[in-house]
Amino acid sequence: MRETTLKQIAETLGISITTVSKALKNYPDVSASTKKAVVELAEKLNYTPNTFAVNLRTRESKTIGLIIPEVVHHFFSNVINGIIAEAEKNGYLVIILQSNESIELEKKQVEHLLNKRVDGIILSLSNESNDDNHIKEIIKRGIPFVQFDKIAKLINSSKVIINDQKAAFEATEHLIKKGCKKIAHIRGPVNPQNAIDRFLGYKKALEKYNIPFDYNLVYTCKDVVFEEGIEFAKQITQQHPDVDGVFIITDLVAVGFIAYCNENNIKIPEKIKVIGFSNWFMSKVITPKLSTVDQPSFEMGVKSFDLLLEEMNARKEQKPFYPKTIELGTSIIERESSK
Amino acid sequence: MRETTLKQIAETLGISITTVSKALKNYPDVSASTKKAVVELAEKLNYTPNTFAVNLRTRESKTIGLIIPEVVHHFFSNVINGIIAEAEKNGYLVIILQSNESIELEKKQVEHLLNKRVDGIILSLSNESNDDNHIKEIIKRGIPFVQFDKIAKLINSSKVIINDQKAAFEATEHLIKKGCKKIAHIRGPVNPQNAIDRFLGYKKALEKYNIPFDYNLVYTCKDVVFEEGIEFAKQITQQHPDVDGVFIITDLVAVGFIAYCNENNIKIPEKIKVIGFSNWFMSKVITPKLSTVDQPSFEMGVKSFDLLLEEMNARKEQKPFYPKTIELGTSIIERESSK
DNA sequence: CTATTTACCGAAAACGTTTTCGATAATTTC
DNA sequence: GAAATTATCGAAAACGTTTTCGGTAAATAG
Repeated sequence: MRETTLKQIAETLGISITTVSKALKNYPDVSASTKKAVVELAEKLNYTPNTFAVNLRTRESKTIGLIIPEVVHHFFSNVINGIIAEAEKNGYLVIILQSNESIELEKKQVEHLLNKRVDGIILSLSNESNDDNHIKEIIKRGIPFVQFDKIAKLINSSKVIINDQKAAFEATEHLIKKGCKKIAHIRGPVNPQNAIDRFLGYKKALEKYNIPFDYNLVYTCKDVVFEEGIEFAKQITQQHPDVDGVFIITDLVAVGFIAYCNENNIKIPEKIKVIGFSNWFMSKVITPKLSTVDQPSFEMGVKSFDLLLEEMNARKEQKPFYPKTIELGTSIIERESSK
Repeated sequence: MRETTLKQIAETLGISITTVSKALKNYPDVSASTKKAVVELAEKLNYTPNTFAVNLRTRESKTIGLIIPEVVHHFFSNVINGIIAEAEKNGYLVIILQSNESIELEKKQVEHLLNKRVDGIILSLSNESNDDNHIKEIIKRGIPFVQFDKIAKLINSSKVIINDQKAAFEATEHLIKKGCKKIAHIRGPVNPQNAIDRFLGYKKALEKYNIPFDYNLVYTCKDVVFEEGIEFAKQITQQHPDVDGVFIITDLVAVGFIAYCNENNIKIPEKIKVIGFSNWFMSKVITPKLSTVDQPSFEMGVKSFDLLLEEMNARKEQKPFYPKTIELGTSIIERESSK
């Protein structure tokens, strides 16, 4: 028992496949009576067009690909949410792939999606990524493409980002205004643009307020995980007992930092003030509640899809498309850890 | 500039499309020399088969659909992770859709996937689901189908679950063994099977240890969110100040419960012991650390896909397939909140 | 040297849809 | 009543692949 096809409907009605197809798509050159007959029979037989055939014929699948470093990540799952919601609203489905923060896997996933012939690709770079060739391949093949969050700056594609440098500046400034005199920074890995930018923002804030910058106060994460927060908290408090403020690349690590301090009776915010980044859900449930930088993750997903859609539509209509960059706003959320 | 096709290769090589296709698929009836020529040219022209055409011809897309209530959920994102990983290992891609805990949307998403003609569907029911018709439709159409976590018990499909009743029994027993005499339960919504089972496990544990069951000590979540934890903590501590233990449907709500107690100076575990469910990441970063029931979420994803794959393969080979149910083990994780 | 096997190749159908371009019949216009 | 217009339909090509089934030429067997 196969699925119903146009042919079956045509044969039982004694008309041509062409007419059936046209009737269902409401072409003007089909009489009202046959239209009615076709639609009714289609309804009765539960006809739905064979997507595979439609894809082949129309050269599009109404499916896009999304590559992110990790699904299990509060920020990314929020972005996914935004992308899926917006995609669905516009009749698109989303295939999700992970790079697991590995450049090799990321390349493989891009290859996957190109072979699959998705209508467009949205991507956030892995921390390892320091090579552009797979990205260039997407552009070369003319596949609509949007980057978000962790981007390759030099690639000429649409982008949805926040101003990491500005946000980091404000976070650091926040600590300074709360009275911190010696501020450490736990930064992200060396490659990702946003880790670099946040570091620069931190540095600029120190400069503005005439606080000497000291490289020994900068600690670099490798995997950006909870455990690194614990480890660096230990190092910082032992090596620099006079540090009174820390700006940390992301909340997950900041939560590790706080966990260590809690266990070792180092008072936050009295002894050290802490501010994280990204406003993870857990930030408001730990003790003390973590101050952080709010990043509009859901909206980032929505905007990313919107830009992709614009490009896909332009492509279909053979119109030129000029990549756009959307910069979303951030805001400091003050909680107990920096009071 | 179109993508390379078999036809192009055939024409430049002066051979037939058939031979090119066979050469690339390593058929035995193609000479080594032409095989070599074809493969080399294909390589040079960056040939990849047109998925749309392959799908149409082979009647499969190597794509499966996944419907879950929420992506932004530690448990589900872990399951997604498992499914995507296992799917990819076996050459399948995954389209993800959310039901947002709405039965209407869930039905729509099922419809979506059926129209899209995915090779199989994996689903976890929304909390609202109390109607089977869309599920039955999947079965009726003969699409390979697996349910996990929140399942429709009566549907004859493969399932991957935990023994919620047993796990809840053990969680409650854990509290009893820690000395609790009056134990409240914050349960999930009325429909989902796992909320029912966990409630039954709680009740059974009380019975076994001769603790009278009191309906007034059972509180029912509607949305299963953080805020409900806060609200019920307030109600429980005010209405029943002698309650000394609480078993809570899931960690997210338990964290809310703890947050309220922390703010109102109600000591955990001294005054009230708390145990949650699912071992969310945040459970080990809050203060006090939350005892919980560990649920193998990643593995749940892997097993779900494995069962789906079995069914998809059986279907392709026209062999009969008998749905299986896999029950995964859980374990009590004792942390500070129940010490 | 004929008969049979083996090696290699290709024509053609099929998957199900969309769309172009004629064709016919019915209707209107003058 | 002939000419032009309109309404309605369908043949056929195309999208790119896979696979069946024959066919020819070369190699082997007797």
